[in-house]
Amino acid sequence: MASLGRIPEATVARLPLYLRGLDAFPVGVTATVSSDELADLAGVNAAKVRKDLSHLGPYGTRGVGYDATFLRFQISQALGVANVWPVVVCGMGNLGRALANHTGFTDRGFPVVAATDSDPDKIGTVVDGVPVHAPGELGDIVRRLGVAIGVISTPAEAAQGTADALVAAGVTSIMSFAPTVLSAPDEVEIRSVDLATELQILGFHLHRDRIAGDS
Amino acid sequence: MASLGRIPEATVARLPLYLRGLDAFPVGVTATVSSDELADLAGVNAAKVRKDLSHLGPYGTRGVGYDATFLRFQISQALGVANVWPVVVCGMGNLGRALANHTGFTDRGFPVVAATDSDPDKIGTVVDGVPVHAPGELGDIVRRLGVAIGVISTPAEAAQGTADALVAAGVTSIMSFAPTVLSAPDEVEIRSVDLATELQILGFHLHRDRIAGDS
DNA sequence: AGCCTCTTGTGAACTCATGCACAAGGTGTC
DNA sequence: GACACCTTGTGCATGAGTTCACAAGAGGCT
Repeated sequence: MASLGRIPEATVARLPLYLRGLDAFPVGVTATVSSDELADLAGVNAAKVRKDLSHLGPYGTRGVGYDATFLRFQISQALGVANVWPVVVCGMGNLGRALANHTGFTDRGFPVVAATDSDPDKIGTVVDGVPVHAPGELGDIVRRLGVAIGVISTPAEAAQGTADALVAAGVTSIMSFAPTVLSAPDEVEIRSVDLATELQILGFHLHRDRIAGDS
Repeated sequence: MASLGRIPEATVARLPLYLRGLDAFPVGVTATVSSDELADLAGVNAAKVRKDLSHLGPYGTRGVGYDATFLRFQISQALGVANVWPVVVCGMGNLGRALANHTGFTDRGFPVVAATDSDPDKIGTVVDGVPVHAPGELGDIVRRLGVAIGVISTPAEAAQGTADALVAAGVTSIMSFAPTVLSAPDEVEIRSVDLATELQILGFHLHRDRIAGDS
């Protein structure tokens, strides 16, 4: 049951939410949390919580619940939160700068150790403690700083080239904000966050509701 | 088949990708696109494209493909892209500023018409053409400017209060970047984008691969 | 000890989504 | 007009994910 490879993808996507929910319980204090409470904290339902956690192991106590501290440890273990994965931000426009400065990254084990940008005025500067390099140095940066994750916040046109450079440097995890499809070898994991797409989905529902409201 | 309420959620989430893929075809020029080509452009497989598009109607021609212009029109129609949905950005930190300045929003029918922030130094200023107001004015802003979508880019602590204010003002669509669970009435659609969570999912796979690599 | 109460862990039904495979139905050529 | 060639639209099988419902077990009370 505790085999990492066997955890369903949908469950993996929720584990961080549970971990965040457990922040409501102070460390060092013994406390139990029921699937019902955790469901509220994570914004899902209790059945899902129990099934998800059962994939990690039988860590609950029937009639009581889960030990908050122990559960936090087990989820952290499964997610590999103890590891620190250095991040490089490619493209220091408005969004890139916001990401580089985002404290939520470093706090959770994803320090932004470097950035790249094609603007000569930015290259060589240090923005919020993050040194900005030329795109051509990407391979060198990755190797030297042990970068594990690449964030693409370039314009759409430059995104594929940046992805290729990251892959060539050995990066196998990419988070992209560019509104375009990226191609990469199968072993490279790409998570694409397209803000305009998200808004269009919201727009669809607004549109549908407006139609339904007419008659 | 063309009933909007009957389009599966998974399909709705892909329609914006198809629309984006169709940008590869210039307007005014008659061109046909096959499900295979569109699949490449959108980063999915051809079977999915055909099934998705079949939910809109039989707009393709067997043996030929889809007329690019007509298809773009039909998808736009289904998504309600012709509508303009004004957006208010709540929280003008690094991320909020980046979002307010994001051209991809206005270009696609989501103009950022106003922002709010609790910092007195920011209230009353205009950032990138977007006027910044006090959070208390949110209700007034929504009514006066016809805001349809609220973007929450406040710190986690302020997120629920902001969501409540948006809902009270009649906003039924929210995109949140705050790392917390938001509660709202069922009729309010909330899309939550948690960047740290996304990174943790990437981290899980890195972690798993590292373990698998050992022995 | 026996009983009652509580909550987990899980089998099973169900819904939703994906992918295959091919008939249906167009176009173009000879 | 007949035939060969394409590509759509879809029935069906498979798989993933969700939800229900309840037995199994743990703790506490009398």
